[in-house]
This record gives sequence, C-alpha cells and structure tokens, in this order.
Amino acid sequence: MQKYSSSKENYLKAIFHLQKSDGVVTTNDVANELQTRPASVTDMLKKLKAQKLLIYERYKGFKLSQEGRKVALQIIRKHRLWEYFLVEKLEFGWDEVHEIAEELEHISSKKLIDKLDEFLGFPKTDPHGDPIPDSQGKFTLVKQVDLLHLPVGKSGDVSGIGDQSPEMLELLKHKQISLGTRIEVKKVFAFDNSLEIKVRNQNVVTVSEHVAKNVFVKYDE
Amino acid sequence: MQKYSSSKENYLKAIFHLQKSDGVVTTNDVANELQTRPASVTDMLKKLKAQKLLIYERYKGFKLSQEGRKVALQIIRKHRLWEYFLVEKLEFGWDEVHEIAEELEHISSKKLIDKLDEFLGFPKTDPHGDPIPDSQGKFTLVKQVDLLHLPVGKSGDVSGIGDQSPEMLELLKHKQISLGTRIEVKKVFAFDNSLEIKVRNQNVVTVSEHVAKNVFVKYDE
DNA sequence: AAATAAATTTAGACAAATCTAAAACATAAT
DNA sequence: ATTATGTTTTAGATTTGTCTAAATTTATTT
Ligand SMILES: [Mn+2]
Ligand SMILES: [Mn+2]
Ligand SMILES: [Mn+2]
Ligand SMILES: [Mn+2]
Repeated sequence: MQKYSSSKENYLKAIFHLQKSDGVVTTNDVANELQTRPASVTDMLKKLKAQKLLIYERYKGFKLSQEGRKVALQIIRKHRLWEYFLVEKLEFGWDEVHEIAEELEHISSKKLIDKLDEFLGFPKTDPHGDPIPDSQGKFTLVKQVDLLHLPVGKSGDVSGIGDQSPEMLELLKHKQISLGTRIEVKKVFAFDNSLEIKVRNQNVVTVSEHVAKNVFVKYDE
Repeated sequence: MQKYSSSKENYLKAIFHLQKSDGVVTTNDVANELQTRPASVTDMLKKLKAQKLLIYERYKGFKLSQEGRKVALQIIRKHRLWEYFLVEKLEFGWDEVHEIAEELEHISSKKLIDKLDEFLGFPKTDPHGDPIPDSQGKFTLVKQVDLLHLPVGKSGDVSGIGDQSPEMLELLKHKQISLGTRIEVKKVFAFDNSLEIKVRNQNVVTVSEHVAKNVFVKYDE
C-alpha cells in the first residue's frame, strides 16, 4: 500500500464514514464533514479518481473503490489504535483523544502500527466502542441497540456512542456513563421520548431522546 | 508556542544541530542535511526570518533566534521521547526508530508529549544516549570522551553515538555495542589508529578510527 | 589585482491543496 | 413546460514548498 497525503487520507476516511450512514454520499456532505468548500471537494474527487481510489462521474455521485476502501480502513485502524493507546496508556479522557488521533493516524509506518497493536494486546474496540479493523482491514460489528429500543426493565452494557462530539462525550462523562457502563431503562415519557435510566445499578438520571438515540448497548436475548 | 509546518520544524531542527557541531552554519550545510537544494534553503531562510525564528542577512550567514532555538528544542524533545517509546515500549531496535520519530516529532499536542514523558518515567536520554530536553527546553550534557581518548587499560560505559547513520548503528549492533555497554581499550595501532577493544568484559573486537571517534563513553576520573 | 572557483541568491516555474465567483446541471415548484 | 432553487463543477487565484537555470556575491588562486 502506497503512501497518500494526509489530506487524501482524510477525504477517504470521511467518504467511508458517510457511505456507512447514508449509503449515498454527496459533495456537500463531504464539504460539511471536512469543514471545507464544495469546490475543494470536487477538486479532490478528481484526484482520487485519477488514482483509482474512487468511482466517480461528474454530477453522478461517487463511492470508494475497493482500493479506496482498503486505504480508508487502514487509516481507521490507526486512528482507533492510537485512541486506545491515549486512553489506556496515557490516561486521557475519552472526550479528548479524537483530535490527537486525527494527526497520529497519518504516521505511515506499518510496522509501527502492528507493534502498537501488539503492545496494546490486540484490542477489539476503541474507547468509544467502535471496532478496530485488523491488519487486513477485517472487523466485526457488534450487535447493539440504542437506548430507546432497550425494553423498559431490561439492563444492557454500553457498547458504543453514535454522536461523538465533545459536547456529547462531556455530557455522558458528567452522568458517569462510559463504555461498559450498565444501564437499565426505568421509564420512557411518551411526551418527548425522554428516558429515566438507572446508571451502574445506582443513580437514576434523565436523558433526552437525542441522547438516547446515540447511546448503544448490548443485552441478552 | 504557535504551530509551525513540518517543513519549518525540520529546518529549525537541522540548523540547531548544525550550529552545535560547526558553530557557523551555511546554506549548503542545510541543503545537504535536509536532502534539498540550496535555492530551497534560501527561500525558507527568508520565511523563517520573517517569522523572527532566524537571524539572517543575505550572504552573511545565519543562526537561530531565541524563539527559533526554543522551537527547535521542543521538536528535539518530541523526537527523542518518541524514540525512547519505540525502543522501550514497542521493542524496536535502536537503528530503526529515527525515521519514524522524524514523523512523530511533528504531532502538535503539548499535553500528549507531557503525558508521554510521564508514562515513560521522565527519561533523561534517548536510545542513542542523546539528552532529552525537558518541558522548558533545559537539558544537561553528560561529560564523555570518544574511544580514541579513553586511555588504554581503562574501562568506560557507552553513553552516546556521534554518527547515527543506519550503517553505523548496524555495525555497532553486530559487535554487540549499545548504550551502557562496558568497553575497555586493549590496544591502539599507531598505523591507522584502529583499536582493539574488549566488549562487555568478554569478546575482543577491532574497530576503525572512524568508528572509535563516534562512540562516546563515560568513565571515572 | 585579476581571474577563477565556489557559495548564495534571484527569477521564474511547478505541484498540491485550498479558495471565491461564476457557470452548468439537476430537482422541485408552479 | 417554465421557472426557481439548490447542488455541483469550472475558471481563475492564492499559499506553501519545492525545483532549475541564471545572476550575483564571496573566497581562493594565480
Ligand atoms: Mn486526520
Ligand atoms: Mn473513536
Ligand atoms: Mn521531521
Ligand atoms: Mn536519537
């Protein structure tokens, strides 16, 4: 696998993520995600196509090629391994690692990342519950539901976070919710879909529908 | 301390190192060190001057300003801490870490590097025996002499390496010489200043003058 | 003191990544 | 089917860092 510029890697990663959630990716989506201008995106799309990382016809939308997907997955692997390192070894909070990993993910040495993986004990997920692709780009999605779909009375363990903005992560931290935290849904208010949930089998707190939709849990059955 | 481009950081670091050894730095020196062209160096010198990182008058030579020196020392701090991490935690050989650290040194987070420092136990020197500047850019030079100046019969512990090219490091590795290795000079051949030295109080090997001049040791008295 | 050589700088060009403003295209509304 | 709206692309600039070739300055010989 060749080396690509940090900028190209960021585009590939963004397109990969947008493909996941939306299916179809638009120029505006990418511009928005990368805080840049649509014209700049079009410029880059042409370059990525020229390098066969992207399937793209003007005005007709685009998606990653096999190769583009492969590259994106390796960047994501690096991003998540570094995040794990920052939280587990350097004791960063899970809400402060994303930005730093955004830089570290572009360090090119393959050997470095494989040795880091080993040093960390081959973790399966990053500090936000997202799966870490292996050396070949393979990873397994965990089956999970958001809090709104966890039946009242049932308990689950937090396994992932949708919206990972610093604001969201700060809110969760305040309510003492992190990866692995046990949560039981006590009540759903039909009025606004806000929830009362029991955290760590202890305190009961209220969260909005927006929050509930972005906290994923694993549970039996 | 602002952020500067990787390229500028590389120039500052190179100039700092060249100042150490030569005293006076020339455009050609820098071009040679950074594998670039003299014209490119001149271009960059002007930019560094404009940012007050360099004292520079055309044709009259140049040197780092106080601020330039400060920035250079922080890059060197990062470079050496990462090298230490790679060798001590990820088990890289000391001859394979330089290139990777050359990239890692440009990661900008100050908090990251201070936490890394703590995680590593505040090491004083990198895997090549070079001192690691602290958060304020301070560091202490160890008193050391090269092998040619170690009296015959005396023993010393390897504390630093001058020429750190991969070729040199590979040679030392082969002869089982690394940081901390005890060495005793058995004989100096007047003909070519080659040495016979006893390594680790065990095997006796021969090294050339060139090698001897680039291996530094600490010894009593 | 000239002449020659070497080092340094300038002039002009180029690639990568970005931008603004305008044009082209696609979609939705009337 | 026209018109209006929004999206995407082009045209033309700009910034950063680099290069080659030529000009300038400094250093070294004769
Ligand atoms: Mn990034
Ligand atoms: Mn993450
Ligand atoms: Mn570097
Ligand atoms: Mn070193």
